[in-house]
Amino acid sequence: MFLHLYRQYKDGYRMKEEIKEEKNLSTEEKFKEAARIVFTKKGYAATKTRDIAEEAGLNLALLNYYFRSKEKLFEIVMIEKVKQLLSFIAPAMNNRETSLDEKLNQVTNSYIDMLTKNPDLPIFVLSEIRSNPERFGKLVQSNGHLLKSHFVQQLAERNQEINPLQFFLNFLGMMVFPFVAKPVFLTAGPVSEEAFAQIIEDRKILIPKWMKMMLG
Amino acid sequence: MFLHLYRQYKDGYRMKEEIKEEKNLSTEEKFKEAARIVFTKKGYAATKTRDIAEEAGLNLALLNYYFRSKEKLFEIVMIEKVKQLLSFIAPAMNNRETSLDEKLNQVTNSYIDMLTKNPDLPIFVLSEIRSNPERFGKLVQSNGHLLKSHFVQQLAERNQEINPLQFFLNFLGMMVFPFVAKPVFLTAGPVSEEAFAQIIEDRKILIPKWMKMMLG
DNA sequence: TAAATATTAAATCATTTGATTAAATATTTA
DNA sequence: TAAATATTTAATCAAATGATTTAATATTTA
Repeated sequence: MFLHLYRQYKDGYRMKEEIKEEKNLSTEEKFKEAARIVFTKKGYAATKTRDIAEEAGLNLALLNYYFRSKEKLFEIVMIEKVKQLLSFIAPAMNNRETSLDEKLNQVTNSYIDMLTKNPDLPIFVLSEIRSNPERFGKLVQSNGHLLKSHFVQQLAERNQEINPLQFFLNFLGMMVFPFVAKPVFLTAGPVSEEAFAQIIEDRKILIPKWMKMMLG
Repeated sequence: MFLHLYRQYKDGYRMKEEIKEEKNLSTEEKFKEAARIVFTKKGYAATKTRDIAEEAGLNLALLNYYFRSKEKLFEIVMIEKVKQLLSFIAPAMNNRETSLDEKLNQVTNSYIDMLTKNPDLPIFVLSEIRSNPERFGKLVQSNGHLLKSHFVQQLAERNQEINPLQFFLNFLGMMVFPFVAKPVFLTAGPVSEEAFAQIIEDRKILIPKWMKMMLG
């Protein structure tokens, strides 16, 4: 039972896995990828393990054989997703080689690119945290270091009056909010998928401009 | 069966209901209020009808007797919530008596007040729409009229260069995003409930200021 | 090739959950 | 007060769903 758990200790297995990954994906990774897709789209509660197995093209028994439970698999995916959403920015924000303006340009560009590839990511993470905050006490690393980043130092030098948290809320909100609100605009509003894509593309230039305006 | 459905046609009932509402709430309203609370906090899929009945202090059989199904009750609540989130702004935006700056001040104040009283509202509506967009084709009224509001006319007069949709995304995002991101800041970040409340309070003044800066 | 491991298929379990029913009791109405 | 209506209680249903088991088959490893 749970033979796959030994793989990390047995050379033969590891080799096999590496070979597999060159061609297609390992079974474990197939499940994870399927879980990312289904969990992200429907949320934890609305996701059926059978959906994940089907999406993976594998069998339900094997999912439990590999991950023990829906909950365990979910946590694996969730840790990844939280990291992707929150930790993505930190390195650029702490780059001591770039100016404040350069940071704004770079972060906006790369973060919006990431969100364009993962449009459901923010609403997924945020709504799962809301519907079950306890679970994330352990999962989520303290994010306070952003408020001590090189970026914040530069911000203080540029304009003493600005509360860094307020600035972050604006900066993140400008990037993230359109993706969170996207379903509303597409369902209820007069905005097409293409128009939305253009709006987002334009914001790569506009957001840094606006943020600089707010710096006074 | 479903005797309560006749109430709208029978005078005796209507009278009884009015009397009840003076004292406490009608049974139907107790269920709705409980449903608002539980659905908003946990989302549709994670909500059990038994939770709603318990929250209402009433019994499960009666819930189905009144609303037929979980789905029906949910739709009733959801229509309210969507309206609250989206239609709240429209009147102020179409007020022909106020200037652009006055509109920004007023809307920011009243909308943030509403969100403070309903902090889970945005994430609830947005995540439900995402996880089941089909359902909202019928529910959500076309929201395009905001883009033809008096506000947008004034915007065009003030600054031709600004895309109204981009401006709305910023304006709404600045107000809504902090509430959407709140669980993250409280769970992962170094922000207390009180600090968050102060941040929000400050934004009532700050957001109009920032929006005006962006007007150039 | 033989042994070890991985995967499938199918049946089954136990629990949860939305929904229903029937009978008893409480409350309101006329 | 008698009839109509509302609510509770408790049992039950049927379907969905997470999880497990077992036996058969496929694949990999040594």
